Amino acid sequence: MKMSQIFVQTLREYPADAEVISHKLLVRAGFIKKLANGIYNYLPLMWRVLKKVENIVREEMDAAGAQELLMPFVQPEELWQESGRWNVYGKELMRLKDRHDKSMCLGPTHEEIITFIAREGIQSYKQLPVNLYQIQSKFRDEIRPRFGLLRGREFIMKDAYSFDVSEEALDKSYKIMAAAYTKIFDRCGLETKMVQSDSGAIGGSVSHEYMVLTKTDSGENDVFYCEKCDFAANSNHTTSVLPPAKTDGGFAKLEEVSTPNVKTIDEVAEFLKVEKTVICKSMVYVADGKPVLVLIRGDKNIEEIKLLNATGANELRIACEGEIEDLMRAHNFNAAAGFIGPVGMDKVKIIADLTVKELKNFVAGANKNDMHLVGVNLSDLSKDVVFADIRLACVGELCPQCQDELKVTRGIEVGNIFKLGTKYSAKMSATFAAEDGTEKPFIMGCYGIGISRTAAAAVERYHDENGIKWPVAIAPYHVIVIPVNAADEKQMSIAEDIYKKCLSNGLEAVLDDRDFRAGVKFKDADLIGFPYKIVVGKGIEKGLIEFKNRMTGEALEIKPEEIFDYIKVECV
RNA sequence: CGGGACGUGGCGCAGCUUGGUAGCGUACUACCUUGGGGUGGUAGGGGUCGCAGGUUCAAAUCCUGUCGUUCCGACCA
Repeated sequence: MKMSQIFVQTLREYPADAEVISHKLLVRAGFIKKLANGIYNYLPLMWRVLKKVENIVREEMDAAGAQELLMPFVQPEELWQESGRWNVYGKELMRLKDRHDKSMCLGPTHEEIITFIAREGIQSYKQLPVNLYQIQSKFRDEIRPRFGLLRGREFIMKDAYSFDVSEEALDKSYKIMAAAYTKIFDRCGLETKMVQSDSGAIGGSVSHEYMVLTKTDSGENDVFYCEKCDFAANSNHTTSVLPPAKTDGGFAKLEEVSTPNVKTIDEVAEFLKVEKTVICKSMVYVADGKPVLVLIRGDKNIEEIKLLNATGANELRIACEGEIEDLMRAHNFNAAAGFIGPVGMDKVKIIADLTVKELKNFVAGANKNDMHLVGVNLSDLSKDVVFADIRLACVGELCPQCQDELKVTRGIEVGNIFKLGTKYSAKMSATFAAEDGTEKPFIMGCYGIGISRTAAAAVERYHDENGIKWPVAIAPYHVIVIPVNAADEKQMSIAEDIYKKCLSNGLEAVLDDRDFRAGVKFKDADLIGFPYKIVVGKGIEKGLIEFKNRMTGEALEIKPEEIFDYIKVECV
């Protein structure tokens, strides 16, 4: 392809509305163009990248024995009623009506549809196992889309679904997918970590996420890992072991103390001269519309996903001021946030983190403004407390497997695998005849890869101040040939010659034939991120051209016929 | 959901306080110049100033509403 003919416009400046580097660079280098909030056009360069990621995914899925199909993007309400998710999925599910007023939705994921397909198409255990997948646009009406392709509303995803006769067979399918995923991201040139995770709205028992470790602070997830053993988990699923701490407040008896305008844990600890570890932090949440009092040791924080699971609710948020007032009024208390405590709260569900179990003679809000209680014990509460692990792990805590110190890093989730079990097959009556003649629901697994997010994660991971550094396997083109001086006939003709040789050697090459100064062409080449750059300049008088590797920075002067010794491209 | 900020050629912005011919940089077109990291110059084309009302002789500018974009937030960070 000639550079002058590629449909692309690079910008001199970053777009004003972009925050993360992958978003800024993809817009500035002319890969994407926003159409609406969280909805992007994939321009020709981007589409080439996405097709490469797709092809790697497709090849490895096929090699793992999965079969590709394509399901509809618009789905009928009925199936979602069957699975029970129509009323559970919330506003992220984009609902719409057709001309006959029939209720439909845009597919955010396809468990319902694939279960329908299996129900219709699989009658016998002899047809199992089977793994079906598709690569398609998904739509999730995110509360707050941002970060460009990293969290769009419309995005491209590969989703696969396995059907097995038993849990043991599912284990096998799951392991095959795990191995395929490792291979896929390897081939994309991305280092990933497989981590334990929460299974969220998709449901199921076991799940793992594949995280690209960005080596910077970008990425939406915190990943805790252990260098000594193989432990790694998303922060929303990390159970850590706490180092010893003082948990006895030492207050001899239960009494109220005046704490004027002392609200936060830090202020309380400072005012009463106690460790934060002997204060019980009390927060009011609203789970599916009902208030819940949540307790945790003062030096620790709530992990809301864990809390959500502990409540069994679908939706969880922290209470607003008015809701707190209502709750306090119901108990004939008058206290604002900062002075709330568990003593006397008998008309509300109380969920406490496991750290609270250890507390003795501790400090808590008195449910009166400007007052706290000291010397509180759990036996002073008038209502039973539900204990659960709802704590956000943090650095300094210990690995649950080997007690070594946990480390944390930021990661971008590019893939996940779930064991679904019979969650969908049971509800949707998707069964097969087992070997013993009985009807059994399918044992299912599901496996996703964010295609567009993977591409964005690659930019997030590999870039410098001049632009993108695409891994060769997913770069839009492999090599760009730049004649320094477009007016120099010798340079031009040799550049063209090299370009043609690249093409006939199976390389995806671009010739920068534009009548621009060298600097402009170099800047664009770096910005767009061609992995290999061949420069034909004055050196040609001595029979030499320049070769640069964008990823490694390697730069050499070589003879034109030597370039193929340096360009390593997989599956040419 | 709540709060703030911003909507002016493709992109980045000024102008608004104090109402009076719509500007700058970049990108684009043509010509000249230059030719190893976004050359320099001349001449052009492109915007009903998000939209709708209102005030006024006159509105990008003041007022009201609305839509969009964006950041932040929930006694934790």
